Amino acid sequence: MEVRVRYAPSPTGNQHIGGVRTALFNYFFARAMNGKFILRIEDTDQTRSSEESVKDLYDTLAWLDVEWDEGPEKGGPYGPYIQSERIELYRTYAQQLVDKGKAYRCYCTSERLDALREQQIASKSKVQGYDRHCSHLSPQQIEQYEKEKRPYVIRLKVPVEGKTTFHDVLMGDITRKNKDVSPDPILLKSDGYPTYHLANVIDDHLMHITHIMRAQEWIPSGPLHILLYEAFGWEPPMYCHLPMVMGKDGQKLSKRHGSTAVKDFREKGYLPEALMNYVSMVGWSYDDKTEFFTKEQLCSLFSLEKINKAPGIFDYKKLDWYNGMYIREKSDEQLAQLLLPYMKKASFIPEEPSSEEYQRFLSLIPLVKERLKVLSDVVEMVRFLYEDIEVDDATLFVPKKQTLAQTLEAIQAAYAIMDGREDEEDETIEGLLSEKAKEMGLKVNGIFMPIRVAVTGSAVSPPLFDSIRVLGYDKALQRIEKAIMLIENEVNNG
RNA sequence: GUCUCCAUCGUCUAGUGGUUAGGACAUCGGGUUUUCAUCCCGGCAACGGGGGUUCAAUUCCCCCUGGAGAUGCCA
Repeated sequence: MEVRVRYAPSPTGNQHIGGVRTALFNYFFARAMNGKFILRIEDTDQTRSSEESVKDLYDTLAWLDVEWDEGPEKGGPYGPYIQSERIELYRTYAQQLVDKGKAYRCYCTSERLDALREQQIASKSKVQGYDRHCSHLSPQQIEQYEKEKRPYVIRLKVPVEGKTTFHDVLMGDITRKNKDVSPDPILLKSDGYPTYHLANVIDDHLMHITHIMRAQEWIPSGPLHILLYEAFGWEPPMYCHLPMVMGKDGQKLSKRHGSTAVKDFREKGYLPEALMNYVSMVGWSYDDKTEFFTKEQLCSLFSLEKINKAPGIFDYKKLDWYNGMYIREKSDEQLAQLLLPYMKKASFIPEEPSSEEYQRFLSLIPLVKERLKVLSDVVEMVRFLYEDIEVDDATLFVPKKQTLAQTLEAIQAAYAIMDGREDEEDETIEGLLSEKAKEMGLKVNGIFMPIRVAVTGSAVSPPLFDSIRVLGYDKALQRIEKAIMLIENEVNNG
């Protein structure tokens, strides 16, 4: 039988790490099994669903280069794949359950339910949830309510006796006593929309889903879903509950742990292949040594057996490492293209760069490539090449174990050497500078550091002479001159 | 509170009824380097506790502990 899996997010916010991991595992599994990957949008929460969220979903999957075989925009034999377009279907099936005596209309108001819940909590009652009040309404009462056109919801009749078991590929059999299943969950809301449970079960059945791969937070509702399949008289699919992705503190990953929206990672300059690779490694592994996987490899190597059961903590540092590794694998041209948007956004490069501007930019790629963790790092790294630098504290020029006076001498000597040597080889100039340093009884750094700070504005920078060349030799000399004046001033005043 | 699930270095993980328990990130130290980074070398670091089963348990079983999730007209 053909494997059919789905990713079924609800568009109530931006795609986050956890969701994407679920999407990816489903996708990889489908590809590895030569099956179908289906996308379904579960927008049954009218108040929280939004168009932007749907757009973010599409953007995210496109960015990751994950294509669905059936779903919105693309269609398929079991559409529509957007739940808000299937409302009638859910109503019909819900009514079917009522007709079969498996479900019933409940006319309780939210006020009554709230009061009930409050009272249960206050009295520390062992009984949780709905009291099944409307399941034993008399026909007269029902008739009365209907006549009043009282709004109602449809609730599933959960058996009080017995227990329900479902099989999980990873976890094995999971059993829950029916009395512990949240009593009589709502299937159809008073606005006529289905709840997750109803729509999800109906669609998975109608779309011939074979394996439900979703996060472990759904385990508790597994038995409920089985009960629903039984009520309909349908065969439930296979289950595979994926370990959750946690934050540093072991709690469910959320905004307070840092960025969780894929969009944020994308904007900061994480590469899709790095994010995909890393995210795939939390909760799954191939062997004891392989850590780099292309999408294609994941699509062929992925297997359920290698999925871990324990939840995993999302490690931003390891993601950074992956990203740096992937950045360094790019060619200069590729990286330039990836970096360009950040350069433009910082106004370092115009929207329509001239050939010289582009060439100049291209020439600095080697200077930053092995220093970038995320693409956006480039902005601060090359700022000194595109904007005037501000150094107002003379002590910043002074290397460790060196005095201000020595530093002044050093940089003056450096200026003297560099002035007029624009056309000579960098190696030659560097040689002269280090000789000079030794002559003055300084470490080589004692002369290079002041130059570096003068030219780049920072003690940490890309390679010095490469930077000077990209900046322009003259301009570098001017900056050195300016630095000399600043240090002189400080020496005289201090 | 109740129910369910989970448990190897700080983190992600490999692994086995008998191993010096392996790798990676992080971290620490060293080397290369005019800074930073890259790169190379090395160190620290784990089977939660208690009972069983067994000649032998990190591995199998039970209990405890710890953690997580669920208990919504949200998904």
